[in-house]
Amino acid sequence: MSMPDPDRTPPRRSRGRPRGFEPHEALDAAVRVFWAEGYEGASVNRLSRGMRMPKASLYQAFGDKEGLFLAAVHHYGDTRLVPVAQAIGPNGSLHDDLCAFYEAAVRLGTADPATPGCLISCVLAEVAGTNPRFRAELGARFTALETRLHSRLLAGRSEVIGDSDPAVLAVMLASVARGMMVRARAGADRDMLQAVGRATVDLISR
Amino acid sequence: MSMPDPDRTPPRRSRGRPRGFEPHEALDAAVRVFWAEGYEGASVNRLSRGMRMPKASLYQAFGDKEGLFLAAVHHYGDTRLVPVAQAIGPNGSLHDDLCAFYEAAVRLGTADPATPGCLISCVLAEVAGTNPRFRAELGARFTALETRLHSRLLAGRSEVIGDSDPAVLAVMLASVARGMMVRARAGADRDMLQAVGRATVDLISR
DNA sequence: TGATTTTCAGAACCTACAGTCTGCAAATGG
DNA sequence: CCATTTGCAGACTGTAGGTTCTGAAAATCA
Repeated sequence: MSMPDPDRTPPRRSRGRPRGFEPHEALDAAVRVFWAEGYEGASVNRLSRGMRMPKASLYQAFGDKEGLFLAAVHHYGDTRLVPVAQAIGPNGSLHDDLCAFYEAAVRLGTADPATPGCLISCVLAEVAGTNPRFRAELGARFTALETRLHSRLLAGRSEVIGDSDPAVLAVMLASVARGMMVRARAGADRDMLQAVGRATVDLISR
Repeated sequence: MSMPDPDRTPPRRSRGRPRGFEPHEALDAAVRVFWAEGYEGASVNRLSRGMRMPKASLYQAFGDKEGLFLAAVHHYGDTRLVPVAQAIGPNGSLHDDLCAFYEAAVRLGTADPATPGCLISCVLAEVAGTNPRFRAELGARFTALETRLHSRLLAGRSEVIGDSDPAVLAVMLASVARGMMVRARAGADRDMLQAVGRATVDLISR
């Protein structure tokens, strides 16, 4: 919980023995381990090793495994998802922005064969089945993307083909993205997924 | 592995003590437990209790937990997915068939709050991250749905709006379905998801 | 230097897990 | 009625899980 902000280095070294791990890289490693192996599949020992962070420090920083996972999800959002969401814009035309969005999403889901798909749609979604905290987190993240897409559609409503409800269209566009992420988990051809993204955009704009 | 066929009752009771569980219901219970709690989240003791099947019989029938999970996935496919796939038809117009497909999918993913989403897209997808057997199973199931949708699009190609590649369109339609299932895992409004299905169909046909 | 603070390494703890074994129960066949 | 077959309940096993603890290590401060 009290993981020091990796961006703001303290002006003067604090007292006590200095830590031997990099907070930012540690969280990033946790993201990769959870992403590849799932929540239950990733043991704390495995995480501790991957993060190069002693178990004692890990528990002091995050409380428990659940806290670590939630922190990893946030880090994943900040480092992986924010760029994808930013592609939505508005940056250029609606068509171009949505293409950029899908392109970024597909790249994310197929970048590393060790971490296929999306941490949110594939891993968080599974454990959301019974854990209410995880389910709330999942719902919030899903709603946030849909809201963002909805705003973008409203901003470019003149470029939308047809007369579908923009709110429904937003959920549909988000569903395509998530479906592609899940598809990538089984090892899908990246070019095929990119084509799916373009085809989707072509259906609703231009 | 040697689970007796629940459909073909043996003509004469075999020797030995008769089993005290219903094979069909046992597998169905396993489906629900895995569906709700995930693969790692469902312990064998929990499964044994839910299935009303002694652990010894369970191991004799399925070998190990992995075998039980795969059997549950197959049972889920036979009992839950086959009807959804059959809705694709061809039964009526392309538009109506696809609407029926999404309607059945959404009903499946939102029928029971204890088992939100889809066993394949939410649970099998997670464990497919590291387990090659599970990943192969996931890939096969995904490809099967896409192939079926592709065939349906080819059969009704005159009803398709636009000039998208039917193969790409098929993957896109499947992605929407999977994305909606994952969305349902966070507890989505059923009517909203139904609207998403209709909107998707309206984009490509009519 | 010594007191203090923080981190670290790894042992220790208890629980829960997947999987096995043993002995009894309940049926059939002769 | 006894042998045989099959299934069952639950104890058992060994391992791995998450979490805590202890004492040493490494830094600062006075």
